[in-house]
Amino acid sequence: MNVPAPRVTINDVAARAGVSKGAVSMAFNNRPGVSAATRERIFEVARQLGWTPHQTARSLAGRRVGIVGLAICRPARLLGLEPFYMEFISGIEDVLAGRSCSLLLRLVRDLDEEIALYEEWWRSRTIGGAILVDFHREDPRIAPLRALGLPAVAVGHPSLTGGFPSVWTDDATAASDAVRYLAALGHRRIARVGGPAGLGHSGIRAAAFEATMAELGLDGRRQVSTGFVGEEGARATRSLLLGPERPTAIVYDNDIMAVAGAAVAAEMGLAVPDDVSLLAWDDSQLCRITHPPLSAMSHDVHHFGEEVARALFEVIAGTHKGALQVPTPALTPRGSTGPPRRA
Amino acid sequence: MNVPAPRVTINDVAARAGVSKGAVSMAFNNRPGVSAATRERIFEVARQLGWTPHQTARSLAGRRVGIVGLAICRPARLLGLEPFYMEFISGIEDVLAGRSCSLLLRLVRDLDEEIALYEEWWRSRTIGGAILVDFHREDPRIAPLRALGLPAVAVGHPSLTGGFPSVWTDDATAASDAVRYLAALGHRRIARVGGPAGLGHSGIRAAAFEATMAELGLDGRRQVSTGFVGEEGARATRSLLLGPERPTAIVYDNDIMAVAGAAVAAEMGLAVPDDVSLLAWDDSQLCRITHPPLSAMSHDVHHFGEEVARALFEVIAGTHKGALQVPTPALTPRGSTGPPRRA
DNA sequence: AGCCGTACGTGAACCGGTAAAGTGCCGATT
DNA sequence: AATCGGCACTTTACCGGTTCACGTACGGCT
Repeated sequence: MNVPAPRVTINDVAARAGVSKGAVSMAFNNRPGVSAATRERIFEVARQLGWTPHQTARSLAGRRVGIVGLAICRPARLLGLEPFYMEFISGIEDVLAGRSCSLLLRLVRDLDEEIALYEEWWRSRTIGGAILVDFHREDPRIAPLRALGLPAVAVGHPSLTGGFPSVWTDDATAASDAVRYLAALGHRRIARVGGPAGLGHSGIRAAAFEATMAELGLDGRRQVSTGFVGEEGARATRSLLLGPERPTAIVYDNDIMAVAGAAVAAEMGLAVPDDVSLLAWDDSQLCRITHPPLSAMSHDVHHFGEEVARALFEVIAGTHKGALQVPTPALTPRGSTGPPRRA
Repeated sequence: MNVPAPRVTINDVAARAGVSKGAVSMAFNNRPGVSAATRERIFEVARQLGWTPHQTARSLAGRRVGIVGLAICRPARLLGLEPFYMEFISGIEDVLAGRSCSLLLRLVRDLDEEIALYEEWWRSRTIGGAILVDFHREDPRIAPLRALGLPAVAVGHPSLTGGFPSVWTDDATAASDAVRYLAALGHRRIARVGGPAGLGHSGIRAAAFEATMAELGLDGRRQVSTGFVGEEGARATRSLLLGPERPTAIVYDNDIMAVAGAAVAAEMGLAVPDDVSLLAWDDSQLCRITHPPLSAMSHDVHHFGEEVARALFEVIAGTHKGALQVPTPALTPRGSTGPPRRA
């Protein structure tokens, strides 16, 4: 990409302000070595000339990169992202913007591609750090990315993230809370529509679900794994509702599958929540636009993103403490959960 | 952000391959001046050393930037993006990745912030070009961004984009098609839930809607403007369905509002499509997971994104021809549209 | 007066590449 | 035999900042 315009550089500013470019640099990085008066004059000249430090040159000289990489792995080409990610990204952005950094986003098709991308980004010094999401059990990214020495923050339970500094939310407790809530309403046949079996947080929720069900003396085997896509949520719901001993409540692993589940219930002529209660995860606007609105295990995803970004800066600065927990998703009851019809 | 690892540079590769760094540079930019044998040796050494050209240095020296900026303007903090954008972005990414370029994404709160961001990005040479979306009538971004000289591609009808090279889809024809389709089914009271009044493509659709309705001898004044958010789509639908002379069909400006509209119909006990037909715009997985599934004016948003990215490269190369039209959204009938109950 | 410490700046050496001009060699042309 | 063009590199000058060793002037202390 060619740059057409005549550039104004630090030299122009320095010349016009009657100082050396070193002085301009110091002024713009607010560090000692220039008097307040000179500093002010430099700023004034820069403003007049419309000069902003050249990010690229700055990165090169300062060996720092103001760009953070985020690769999201989506299997299919046309898939689109869950609302979760958009809020998550907007949280990250908020923090990055405050430090004049930017987010480099890429959708990849599989983990190998993701690994290759991070290697490329890091080796070519395109990014200064990365945010790793969607950890799997025995995640194949861990070894190669650690070897790379890429500063990164992992989103996920420390048990999954293979030593990467992590930010996580207590999915086990939340899943348990969800089950207890439904049980307290009188439900005994509770099902769960989860994400892919290998995916870490889905696994954690699945285990917690089963454990809590057992603890309550209930059968915790009504669990289905899906690919997080709406259609699969619909299919899973359909098979659960058509199966023997129909569940009276279903917990979903995200909101889009819950919406799809609500549609399936409607299609089957089942009333929500009388015939079946539905509980979503990752509360987004989707949950509020269905009828009835979906109860959800909601957490502040925006804030989650902010914390992740902050953690990454700490990692880069070498001051991160290991793992950071953000608040556990809390139940937000809306119209889609209630006591079963004849409890 | 500090770089911890000891870096391997072009000099190391050059030394180890027994050539000058100029030769390495030529080899890696595949240009003439090095023999096939030497070239091969250089590649081999680079591979052994795990060297990739330093993007930052390359940008600085070559005065080219491999990063494309995209700012999306969302009013509220927690809003999240429509599915449209995610597909659009994935289309852009596909093309960028093929040229080792990346997308810099930022969510901004208003157009002034967007203008400031682009100025900052361009002046600091963070980006080599930009993609401009969501044009308004008399868009305030046009003048300042043109003055900047920032290479950019606008997404929107040429009448809106103020001379920026643009990629657009024929919303007027599509809106007209939608009306004709519903009218052919027997609908006479057709309403439309559009985006913000000032937004260019909403305006175009609104005008085409009204014109086509008039042409068919129908009343085209049942139009509501919203902010594209689900809740607002729900509110608009409610007011339409509760108003006098209830419409028998509603066209929405995106899919999330249509989903919300479907929920409102359910909430009011209206059957879809018997009591009211619903037609979405921007077909995403959301349209397939409701019950009944939503008919939509669908276009290949992924492909749209690809074309936009390609156009941007042409603009940067100085070879763009002005405006590029991508296929008109086509009606995809599903379960949410049908003849009115007693036509 | 002589010495020192400090605040303010300067100048040059990088950072890791690219690009354009320069060099040496070789076969072909005149 | 002298000239020339072209290839295959090498050399050198940047790109636009940051960093740091090194002046310089000034005030305070003895």
